[in-house]
Amino acid sequence: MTNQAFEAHDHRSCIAEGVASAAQICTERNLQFTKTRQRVLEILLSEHRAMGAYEILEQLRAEGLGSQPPVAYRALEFLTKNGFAHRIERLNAFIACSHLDNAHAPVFLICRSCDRVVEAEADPAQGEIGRAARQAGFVVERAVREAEGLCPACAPAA
Amino acid sequence: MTNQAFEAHDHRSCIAEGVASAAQICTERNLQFTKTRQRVLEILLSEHRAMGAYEILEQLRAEGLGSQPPVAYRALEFLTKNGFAHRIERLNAFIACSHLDNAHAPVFLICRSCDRVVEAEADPAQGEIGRAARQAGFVVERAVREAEGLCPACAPAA
DNA sequence: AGTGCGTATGATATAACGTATCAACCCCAT
DNA sequence: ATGGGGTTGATACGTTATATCATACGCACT
Ligand SMILES: [Zn+2]
Ligand SMILES: [Zn+2]
Ligand SMILES: [Zn+2]
Ligand SMILES: [Zn+2]
Repeated sequence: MTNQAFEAHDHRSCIAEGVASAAQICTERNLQFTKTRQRVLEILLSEHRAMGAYEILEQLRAEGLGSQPPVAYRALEFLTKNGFAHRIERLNAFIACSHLDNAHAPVFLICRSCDRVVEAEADPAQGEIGRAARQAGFVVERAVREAEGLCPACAPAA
Repeated sequence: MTNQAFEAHDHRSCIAEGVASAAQICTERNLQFTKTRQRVLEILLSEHRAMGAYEILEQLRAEGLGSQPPVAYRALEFLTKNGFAHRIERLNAFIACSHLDNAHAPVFLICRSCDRVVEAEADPAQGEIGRAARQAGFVVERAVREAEGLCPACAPAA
């Protein structure tokens, strides 16, 4: 999957499946999948890239779903807290989760040329952060792992 | 070193040595270690924690070294570009490098309780990001690796 | 029905972070 | 000396994020 992730793909199913999964999970966990929250997830899924909060807010505003920053930030907080979306620290932006099914610790690959972002998974206990934390006696609660560079499509051009 | 990094330590030498190393490196590389740049590095070294650009700017302003955001951002850009300081994406903040001697790919451990930040080192080719990138055919130019959690001093209290 | 509680929204303002731009200045090398 | 590169000063602006207070709604308990 990861090695296909930068490739084009049929995208309608992304949105439909993503929203359906999220809705089901919300039901299971007694979370309120409100209109705004769902719409923000749909926007993230349909753009299929990292989006800034104000970019999302613009769409919401155009649809009459809210016009003030907290509207977007509240929805995004809900989505990220519950694993439906992730925050990309490097970009101050948000992206829909592409592994909604399972609990996971994402790694992001960010192409600086085409701006596409791919989400991979990796055990945080393994790898550099886990090792450094164990050495320091540090308890990791959240790991940010983001690589910036060139995707397979953009690397040859450079 | 890493396992001592959260511990108290004599701190005057941190500042003196850090500035001296940076000055020497600048000489070697024909970089201009101007007053503002040096002072910002000193501030970062003396606070020994991640600081926001505006927090640094406040100090500069108090000392008559500049009062507008670009002053701080320029100095920080110089320091980060040349490896004397690092940007912590998770905090939108900056910290003096604690491994000035060698080229390195830092990993940061950020305590959410006491706000201390420790810099460890690790080969980026190893570990999760490198693996994910190779699988995806992605060329990594910069890797952000930041763990948020509790340091050894704060973990027991929690 | 009435009360209290928790969650979600609405709305305004402000904080925090970061950049664009342009003119002035300084150093120093051709 | 002069011209170009890097540095600085200064103003303005753009972007991202949060604080705060008020309101609405569903739900449980009495
Ligand atoms: Zn898709
Ligand atoms: Zn690309
Ligand atoms: Zn120190
Ligand atoms: Zn701590």
